[in-house]
Amino acid sequence: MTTADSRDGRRLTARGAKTRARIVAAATDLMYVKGVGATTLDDVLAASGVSKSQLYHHFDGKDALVRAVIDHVGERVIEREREALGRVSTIRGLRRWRDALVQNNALRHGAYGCALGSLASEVSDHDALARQALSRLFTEWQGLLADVLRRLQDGGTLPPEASVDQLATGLMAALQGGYMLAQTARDVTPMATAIDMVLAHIENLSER
Amino acid sequence: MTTADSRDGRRLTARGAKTRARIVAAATDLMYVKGVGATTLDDVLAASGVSKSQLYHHFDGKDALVRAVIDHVGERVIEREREALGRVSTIRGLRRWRDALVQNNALRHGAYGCALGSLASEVSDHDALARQALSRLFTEWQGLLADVLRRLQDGGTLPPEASVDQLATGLMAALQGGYMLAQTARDVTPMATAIDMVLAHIENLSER
DNA sequence: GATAGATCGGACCAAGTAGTCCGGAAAAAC
DNA sequence: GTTTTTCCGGACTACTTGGTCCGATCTATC
Repeated sequence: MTTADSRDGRRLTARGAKTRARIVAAATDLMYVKGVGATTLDDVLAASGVSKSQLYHHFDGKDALVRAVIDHVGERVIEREREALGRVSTIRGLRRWRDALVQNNALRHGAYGCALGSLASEVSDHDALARQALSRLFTEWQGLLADVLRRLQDGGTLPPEASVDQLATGLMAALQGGYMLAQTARDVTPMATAIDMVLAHIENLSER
Repeated sequence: MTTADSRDGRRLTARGAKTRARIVAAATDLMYVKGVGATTLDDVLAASGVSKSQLYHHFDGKDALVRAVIDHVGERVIEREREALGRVSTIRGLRRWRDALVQNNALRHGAYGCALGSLASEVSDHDALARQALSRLFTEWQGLLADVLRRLQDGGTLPPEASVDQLATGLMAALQGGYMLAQTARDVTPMATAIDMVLAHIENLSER
């Protein structure tokens, strides 16, 4: 899966690549705090200090820009989670992962939710390509969680008959749902509670 | 908490009430399938067969209409859930509740998600009043779930030390997150899996 | 350094959108 | 039955927004 860094067969100079990156960065920030629909192209131009011709030089239109944003935040999130989860193999490690997410979200009183989740709910009934890209990203993220659970299983903490993939799905759902409830209530507590419950469930399975 | 059925001190004839209801009904449907941002006032007018002056006669503007839609779907959802959960006092009953939600969502391949959840993620960073209304609705819904768990507790199924409110929060988060994952993947499975996991957790707590 | 292609700023356009206004019909109030 | 208020259709406006276009400038390559 390669992101369309350069359109068609056109070459891309260092200067052009830099401009393109600035556009995506500005769009990412704006769409995160204002939402995709409320972010206009003029907003993006003003924030990135780039002219309109450049935006259309690098992207086919707003939909294409949104897809580039999805690729960009997807990459960042997966990178961050790979960093955070890559070596976790204990329930304590999962708890620390939880703490980091909760604290990070608490800084903004949960106001903006999960970067991927917000995009997903806003884009999925408008652009099929974007939806599929987000679906793949969720699957990848969930895979990282499943890997952790598998390591727990290999270490004997989690019994072999536990269905790791289903647990990962449940954890992911609780995380995303928690993000959303926190965003609506402007209070991270529900997010923390939801994750804690899944971790408690995993711990229960381990003690049996 | 009373919904603003009539603006200010103006009277509302039966005819006027009917027109108002038609507007809200059309807006509710459109915003559910197209999203709030993508639904224009002209869309609502065309779908309801009402003139623009009437829309502005009954509502201050789009934001006010959105709030009326939130009240409307909130009422419907709470009504439906009160119906579905009001007399549930066993885990089997909870399973049947789960089945109904999953089957209902499967009809549309999960394409539109939860009526309340979709509104929440689209509106919460734009209109504070709407966000608070949604927050209250989620709390009310969660209260219905907590009531069920309390009945489980009273019946001796769930131990007294189980924290019913936190379990209800976790269940709600899993439900909402499941809806979102299902919507993104166009597949209800993750929603079903997520709820099943919470129910399994509740069952585990009961067996200890 | 000449040439071709990439990059650039910004004016411009067409369509869509929220919101306003007014003359008249229906219905309630008395 | 008259008067007051609500209800109604739809034209109209002001503005935003996505998208186009063109002339000029930079940059890689030969």
